[in-house]
Amino acid sequence: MLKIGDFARFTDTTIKTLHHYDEIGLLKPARIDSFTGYRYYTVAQMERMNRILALKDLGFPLEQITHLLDNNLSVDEISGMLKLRQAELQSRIETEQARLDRVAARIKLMHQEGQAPQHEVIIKQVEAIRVLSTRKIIPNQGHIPLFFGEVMHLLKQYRITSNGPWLALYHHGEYRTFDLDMEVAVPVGATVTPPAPSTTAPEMSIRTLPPQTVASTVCHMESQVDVFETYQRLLNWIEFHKYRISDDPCREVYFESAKPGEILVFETQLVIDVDRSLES
Amino acid sequence: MLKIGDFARFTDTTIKTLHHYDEIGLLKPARIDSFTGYRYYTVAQMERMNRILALKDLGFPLEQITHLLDNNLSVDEISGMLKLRQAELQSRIETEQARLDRVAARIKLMHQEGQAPQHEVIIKQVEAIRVLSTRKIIPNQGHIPLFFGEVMHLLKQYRITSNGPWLALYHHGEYRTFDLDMEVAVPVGATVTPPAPSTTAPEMSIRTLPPQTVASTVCHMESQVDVFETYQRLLNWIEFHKYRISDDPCREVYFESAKPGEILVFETQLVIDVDRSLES
DNA sequence: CTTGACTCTCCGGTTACCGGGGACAGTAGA
DNA sequence: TCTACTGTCCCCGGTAACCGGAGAGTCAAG
Repeated sequence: MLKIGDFARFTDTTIKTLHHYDEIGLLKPARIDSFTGYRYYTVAQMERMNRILALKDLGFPLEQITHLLDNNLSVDEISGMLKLRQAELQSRIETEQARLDRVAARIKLMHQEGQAPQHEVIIKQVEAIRVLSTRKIIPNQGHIPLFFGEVMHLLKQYRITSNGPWLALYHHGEYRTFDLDMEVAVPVGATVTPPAPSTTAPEMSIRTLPPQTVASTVCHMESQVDVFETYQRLLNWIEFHKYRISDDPCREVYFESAKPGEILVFETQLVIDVDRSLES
Repeated sequence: MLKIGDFARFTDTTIKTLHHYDEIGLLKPARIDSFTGYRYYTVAQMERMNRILALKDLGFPLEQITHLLDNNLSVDEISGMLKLRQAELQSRIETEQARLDRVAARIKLMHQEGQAPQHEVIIKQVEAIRVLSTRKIIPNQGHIPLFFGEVMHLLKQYRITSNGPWLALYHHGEYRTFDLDMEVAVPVGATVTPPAPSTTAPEMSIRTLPPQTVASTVCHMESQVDVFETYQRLLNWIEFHKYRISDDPCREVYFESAKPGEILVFETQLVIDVDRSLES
């Protein structure tokens, strides 16, 4: 009979660990003195302990180890668990490697720009949004506010209230300053129906923007120049991180759109091609 | 002003997360209604949130993110933290990769043996031990009990009590059954001194066994054959796992040595060369 | 008998949140 | 205006595998 301290020394663990294993029923002492509560282990228990340590070393959670040891499993079952573990470890390594790559990319990018990025780019999922939208080609950027104004006027007329920040989608492939193929989209509730077509107002229809994975960055609108720069940096970032841009239109989300003329912050979203797994 | 739910939606997180960040002071709402307790955020806070998400994505703990964002650091400091993060990730990947290799080795080994290993091999550290020891060459394995008997007798004579399980160290390089260069070592307390040399008893001296890294396995002594097999499996395991055996003598630890003639369980330890880093 | 070393239980903490309960708050339709 | 329904609040407990410490009781040696 070994006292807990000796048992811990011989198996190269700690008393705390043995307490813990006792508590969760993974390794109960051979005998517990009912008066003093002292735990006593036999040398034979070292075998079980070693098994526990070996499995723990492979990264199995204690609960699974308990299961593994207590119901003596067939070779196939054990083999299956090991292969599962293998796959899990593999995927963990991959995500960590990807993380490491991102860190490296950031270091390089910071080195190149000579400063910390002031506008973070983040990858995120955007949900599907039911919108009332209209699309047309406008000659240049100066017409953007006018386009918004038209839509706003129309909505006011029909007493339609938006459900969230307005969006703009640009259907032309790359950044340009003229002949913009622009869609203005206003999030609305499920009950809203499109206004009747008229000759004086743009024709609007209901559609649901698909959920997507985007690389996004948010910036304050201070000058028009910023917009171009924002796109530049966003594209640069995407290239650095080896993402691929999809064909879907890029999106701009205007926060505080409720107060017209007072757009302060907007978010630029480039849709990311997420199906790289298919061709790698 | 955004309600917490909207802010969460826009930044692709959850209300719980925002609660948490508020609590730890990482991102406090711009305003909290003092009557209702409702949290209100500004769109401008999305920038900070994005920064948080970006750093989190690199694996920084929230505490460090708080530090990073609140004390605006120099480029060098940030660069330093990133490189540290890089190193940390690198080492984590390496340990996980090693773990993966161990899992793979175990799968292969199990496949080869056609069954789960019944005696686990584990790598562990053994501490330094102060022992009273004597060493001699004995003709064959049959003399092992006699050797032990001599030592036991001597200790009884001098009323020396051991401090832990007895050890045997085999100084010849590989497993053999004759001309064993054997050292019997008895752990003793710091106050014990060696008995005076005599012609009838082996000469014993105090020394301290060095702390070491060993591959060990424990088994029940049932037949002599087991011992050889144990060594075989141990060596096989070590080869499979690509460890290297050092020149130090291999060790056997005898548990329950207090009751002579009743050795039930012993542990075989092969010292592992841990300085692979020097030559890799 | 007295040290000093060991061991016990219980409690709290680690990380980054999640889930749920019970109680209000705000909003939209009837 | 009443009534659903949804949104939000706080608090408590849980996650995994323990560690650290407090305060009390035990054991072995001198």
